[in-house]
Amino acid sequence: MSQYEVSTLKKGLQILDLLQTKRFLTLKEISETLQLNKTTAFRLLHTLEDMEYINKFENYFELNTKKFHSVADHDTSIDWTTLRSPYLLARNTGENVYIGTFDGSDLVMRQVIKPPFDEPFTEEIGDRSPQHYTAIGKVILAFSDEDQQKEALSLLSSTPATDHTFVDPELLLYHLDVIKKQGFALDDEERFIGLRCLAAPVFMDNKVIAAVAIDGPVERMKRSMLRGLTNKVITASKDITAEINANYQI
Amino acid sequence: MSQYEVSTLKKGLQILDLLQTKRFLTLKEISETLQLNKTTAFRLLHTLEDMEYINKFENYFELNTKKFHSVADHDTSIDWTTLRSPYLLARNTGENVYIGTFDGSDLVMRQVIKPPFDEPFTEEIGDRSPQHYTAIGKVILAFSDEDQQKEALSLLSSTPATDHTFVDPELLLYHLDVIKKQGFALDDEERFIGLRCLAAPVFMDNKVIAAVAIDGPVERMKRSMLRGLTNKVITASKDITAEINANYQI
DNA sequence: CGCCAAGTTTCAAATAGTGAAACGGGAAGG
DNA sequence: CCTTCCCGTTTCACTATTTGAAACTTGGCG
Repeated sequence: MSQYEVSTLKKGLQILDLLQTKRFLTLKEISETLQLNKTTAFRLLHTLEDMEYINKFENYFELNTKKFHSVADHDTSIDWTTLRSPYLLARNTGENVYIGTFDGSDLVMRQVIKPPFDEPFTEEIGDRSPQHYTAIGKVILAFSDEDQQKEALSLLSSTPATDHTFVDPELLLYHLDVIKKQGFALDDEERFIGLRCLAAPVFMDNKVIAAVAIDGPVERMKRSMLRGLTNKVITASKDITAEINANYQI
Repeated sequence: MSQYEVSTLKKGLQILDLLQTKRFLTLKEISETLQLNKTTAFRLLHTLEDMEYINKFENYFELNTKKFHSVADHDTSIDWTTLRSPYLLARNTGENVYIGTFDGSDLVMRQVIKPPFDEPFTEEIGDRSPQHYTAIGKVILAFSDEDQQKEALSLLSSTPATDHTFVDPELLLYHLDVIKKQGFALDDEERFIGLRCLAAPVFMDNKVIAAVAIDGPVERMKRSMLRGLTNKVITASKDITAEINANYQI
């Protein structure tokens, strides 16, 4: 401990440091991580909020990005790892969350969230797979324009067939039509036995640009739970769309 | 005063707030501005520095931009208003400081610093004038390649002559040659009667991209002081070049 | 409906923060 | 070159703030 150290200020700054690595945390999580009394943590958070260094929403605390980044720093390249809504989806469902976008003929993971759902799971961000391979890819295709769908079909014949993969273009188009009508895609053990995946589209300027998905083992994602989980994924896809359109206007 | 407020943390955050508007300040300036005891300010600054929210250099304190901006946030568009060296030049000389760059046929002010030399003087940033009109423009031209010099000369005949302005292309070229040899440009009451201006070039990748200048009334910038001031401007131009090349690598 | 956990409020005790005074160093002026 | 002044740093004693336990409130889950 330095001779001139002000330990109260140091504790406050330690909270700021922590929130620079975790997207948002509860009072309890912060007090436990930093080994602070919960009343102490409560007061420090209250002061950080008053001074606009952090925001409180629901019972979570997050950094105030306006304080930490210039207002003029508007960047149209979306930072998928800092969006709040996917982390909320992960905490609300207890399942892994993914966001993918197309890049050429590939589907690219832009965000992956796994327990404890407070920071990006960077090991899988950037991973690539064929577009039509997963629920994420299919939901983006379902909401894409016809040209993009045709292009995807033309790629189909050149991609090796694998287990549980659509290879019939007519069947794929039919499936995409169903996905578009119902507003989401469900992989019911199609990619991996024992694993379910639910995906919904994310829009910008009325164009689909990404999809958000959760996955989990069939033991947790029982058929009886699918309706509730589907609603949560669709709500999250709308929240993400709103968050992007609020923060990334051109 | 809020019921749960932690006043010690608040004071520390007020220092951070202040340093978000002033490029750097002394202990005395901070304690006076925030009406803190200098010993209190001393301890708070010490803790902010230990926690890497601020840096201390010479007897100044500045925000640690690494803490406040993502490391990945590398932007090749130079933010002239946040460079440290021009503010140091202003404080060391007590004179106004300017940085200008060319934009087409114009000279544009990218940074202007006036008393109390702690934040940009935004009223004049963005101002435009013909390239060859000032010491800044001339020093950039002097270090530019021949194509750019020829283009400037071709513009000369289309610009109305004004007081104290070179209009003879041969004379201008001769003058540019002198500037290049001595490494700086001096306006000795050429733009305005009673005002002197010293400018030196700023480089990136061995190309001149800007010039830094000071100006002041002849009462303060006496002939006998010009050598010392010239050295300070040249040193600053090198410091700015180094700062840019350190922070804005492509 | 009851229980549990997290967040919030209150109060008393303890500790850290505070500020004055003194010291040291550097710069400026005579 | 010496003296003075100012800013930053160090020290010490006092005070005000911080702290944490206990109690209360609220919401969610079984």
